[in-house]
Amino acid sequence: MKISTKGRYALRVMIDLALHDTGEFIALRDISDRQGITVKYLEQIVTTLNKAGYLRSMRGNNGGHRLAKKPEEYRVGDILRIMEGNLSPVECLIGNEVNCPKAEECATLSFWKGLDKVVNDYVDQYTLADLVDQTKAISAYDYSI
Amino acid sequence: MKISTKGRYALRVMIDLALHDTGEFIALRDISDRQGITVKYLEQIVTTLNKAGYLRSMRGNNGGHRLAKKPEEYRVGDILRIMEGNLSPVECLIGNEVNCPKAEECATLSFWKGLDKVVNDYVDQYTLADLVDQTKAISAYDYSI
DNA sequence: TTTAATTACTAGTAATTTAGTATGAATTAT
DNA sequence: ATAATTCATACTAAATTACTAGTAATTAAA
Repeated sequence: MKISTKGRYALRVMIDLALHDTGEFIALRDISDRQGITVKYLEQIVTTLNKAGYLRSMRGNNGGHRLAKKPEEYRVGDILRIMEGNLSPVECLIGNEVNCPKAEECATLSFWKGLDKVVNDYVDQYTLADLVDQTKAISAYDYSI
Repeated sequence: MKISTKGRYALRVMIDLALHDTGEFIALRDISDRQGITVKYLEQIVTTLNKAGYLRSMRGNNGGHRLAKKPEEYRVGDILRIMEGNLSPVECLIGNEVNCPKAEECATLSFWKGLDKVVNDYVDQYTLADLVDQTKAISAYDYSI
């Protein structure tokens, strides 16, 4: 019942980009220094975020990444679902799809559906802006964390 | 973000034992036939349930297992937590323990705490009796599933 | 036009976890 | 005694996770 490092790190990357947003592109090297995640691993994470349209990226010297939208326009749930594939607690239930031949007879399915719903509803309550505000409140002037 | 087969199967075993409760011990062979889970794998599952005090077990000929309590006395969350270890979405947060040196500075921790809470609150809303009733409602007279 | 810095892409790998299987001992009713 | 069962321990194969490696493409600046 765990969120993987990809999902957790992706949130930290997005928060980092929001906190250090100057309109310029931010290199993975900078994020790596602040977050303690290797550039190589960050590449994988931002590639996924980029393909989802969540980032603007630029190659070459002075290249890097920046948010494609304002922090309040990202739902935390969307970021997590992109990174994790889905947040479903059971394989037989992905999104609103039910993938099980015995679904009609399955007594626990509705229980799992309910769990799936509370999880997704929770993560969709929050936007990136909420996490950014929380970071500012906690760390005051040190946005490295 | 998945519940493992141990957790899922344990619920099915408990439901099965509840549905077929006659006061007698029920052999794993019977549960295996009905649920399509090998006796050997069931052994692992019931051992955990037994050690948690959720089952009464008896060795030897005519031996087997039965529920230690009434179905309404088992919280589904307790069964899942016993089988999964915990239901926490992140390693740094197990139960009410926070295991991270940066916890004080961590902006996402309260977000994960909230997720942990909605998950545990949900699974603790239900008892085994709820799942049993659901099974009866769906399958009418065929309790094999 | 070269150079340095960066992302983009594809593949590989080591560690961990999951989902079982295997073997044999202990126990119990018949 | 025998057959049926749980109990205990160890083993294993497959999948997943969490990275690492190498190289190509792109861009700004010297």
